[in-house]
Amino acid sequence: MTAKQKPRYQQLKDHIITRISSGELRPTDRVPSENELVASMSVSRMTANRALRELTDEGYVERIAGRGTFVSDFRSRSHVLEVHNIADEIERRGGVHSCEVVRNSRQHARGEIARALHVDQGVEVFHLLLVHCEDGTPIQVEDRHVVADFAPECGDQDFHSVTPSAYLTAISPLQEAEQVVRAQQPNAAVRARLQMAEHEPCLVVIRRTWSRGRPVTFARLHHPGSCYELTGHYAPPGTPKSAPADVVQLENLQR
Amino acid sequence: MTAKQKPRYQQLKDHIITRISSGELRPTDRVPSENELVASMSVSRMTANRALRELTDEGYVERIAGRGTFVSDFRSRSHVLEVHNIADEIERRGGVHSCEVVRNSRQHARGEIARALHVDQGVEVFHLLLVHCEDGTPIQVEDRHVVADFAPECGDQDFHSVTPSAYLTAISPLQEAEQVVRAQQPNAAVRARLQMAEHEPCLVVIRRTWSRGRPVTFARLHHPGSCYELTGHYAPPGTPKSAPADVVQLENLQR
DNA sequence: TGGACTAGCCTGTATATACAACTTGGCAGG
DNA sequence: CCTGCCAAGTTGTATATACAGGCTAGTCCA
Repeated sequence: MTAKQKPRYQQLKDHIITRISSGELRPTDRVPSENELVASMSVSRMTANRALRELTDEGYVERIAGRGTFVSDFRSRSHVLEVHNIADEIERRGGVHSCEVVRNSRQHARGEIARALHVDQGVEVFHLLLVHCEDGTPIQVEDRHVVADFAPECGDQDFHSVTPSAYLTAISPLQEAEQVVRAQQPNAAVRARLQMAEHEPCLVVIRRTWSRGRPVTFARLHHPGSCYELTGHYAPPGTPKSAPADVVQLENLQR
Repeated sequence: MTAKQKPRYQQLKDHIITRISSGELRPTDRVPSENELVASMSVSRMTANRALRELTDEGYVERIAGRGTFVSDFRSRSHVLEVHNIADEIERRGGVHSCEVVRNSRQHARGEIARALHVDQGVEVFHLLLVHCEDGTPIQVEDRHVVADFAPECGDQDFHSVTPSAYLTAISPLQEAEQVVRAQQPNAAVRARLQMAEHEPCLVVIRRTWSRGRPVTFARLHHPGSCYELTGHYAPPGTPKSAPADVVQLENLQR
């Protein structure tokens, strides 16, 4: 059965997405203008306009009247993906971020790590272990594995100034993320690093992200339950926010 | 300063959204066709098409070639909003959902509840307290307040078969949601209801939802950390999922 | 030298028109 | 009465055209 021909605006979108995903077009690069697409792809300007407009809505590109169309800096999409950078988060709250690098080593993926990253046993990965602090108080233990192929310079990075999350989104477009959130008792090592009281629970975020169709990194983030929470605000696009940043603060109830 | 005239497709969208939000157009109702909008609103068909197409992308309406355009059943949007119904969730896993209704009473909003729901002290609300079970094991304590105005029949509902979440999305379009996730030690009452071991943490979800621009309900959901987790998969629209439902299962590491 | 202006490109919007594909209901013929 | 077909209405797509408004670079003039 011959697949029905896709509409032309969709072909155009696919074509541009491919060029972005392959790395041929990188963030801030200029995308062909509507008129250039009219000439090179033999479509009408309205069709080119629709393709570029939808790519804008989907976050792939940004358009500036009078200047042109440019590949999005994927870092700015992190909000949509609800994937936050701990350093930005702290800064937004007005705190000071600091960070201790406990480990930054190259090793061979085994077991769970290999499965999570969809690589064979023994493939090289970087293993990072960082403790992030807000105003000197430890707030996150970041235990992260990165496929070495994707970030060969990882071992030379100074993660005190640029977090691994920021580094990774800078060198490769973040396309997909998967996240699991749990409440868990920390083990002794994590509890010590976070200076947590006995029996205080951890909020654990386990996150994998993909770039160019392959898993790039697998991170486990432990936070002290007493001073960290995840927030989210969901609204259909185009809706003016009813209550921006109006997060509920609560007493203990249900006694 | 006179606000710049909005583009006509946006005026059209606003007009239709208003009719939906006000309740004049209800889910499954037919929205005027493109040609009807051409006649009644004095726009070209392409402009009407753009307005309806964008409303489709934003989830307000659904379109069927040959039949027409219809107001979305907002229940189908709950996935996008990442707001899950515990009963559906359990059923999807193949489990059996049951539920004990501990309380369903009408009372006056005070303090935290009044603030969260943006109503004055003393305004009437329903207070629900339910324990949800999967295969007989308690998995969620739902402590929910609902503005009585919005759901006057709330007191008569039998929440054994239809969860409050399902009931509320059925009677009013869910437009906006805010969510906070925490890891917390449960108090004695919650721990008893969830049959949790001592020192086992809770995954707590605090959620407010809006309908027609006003807060409708405020819920605190406690789950045993040992048997409940939140998952999410984020991808830009139009991306084929690299690894659908490929959630990482993990051993304990970091010893 | 420096400032104002303009030509040329870009996006954003709006319209008129056209054809394809789908759905429904009614009608004609068996 | 039933079946098959067609007409009308609907969405989906594509094109050509037009004008408004933003941005930039280069030119011209004082």
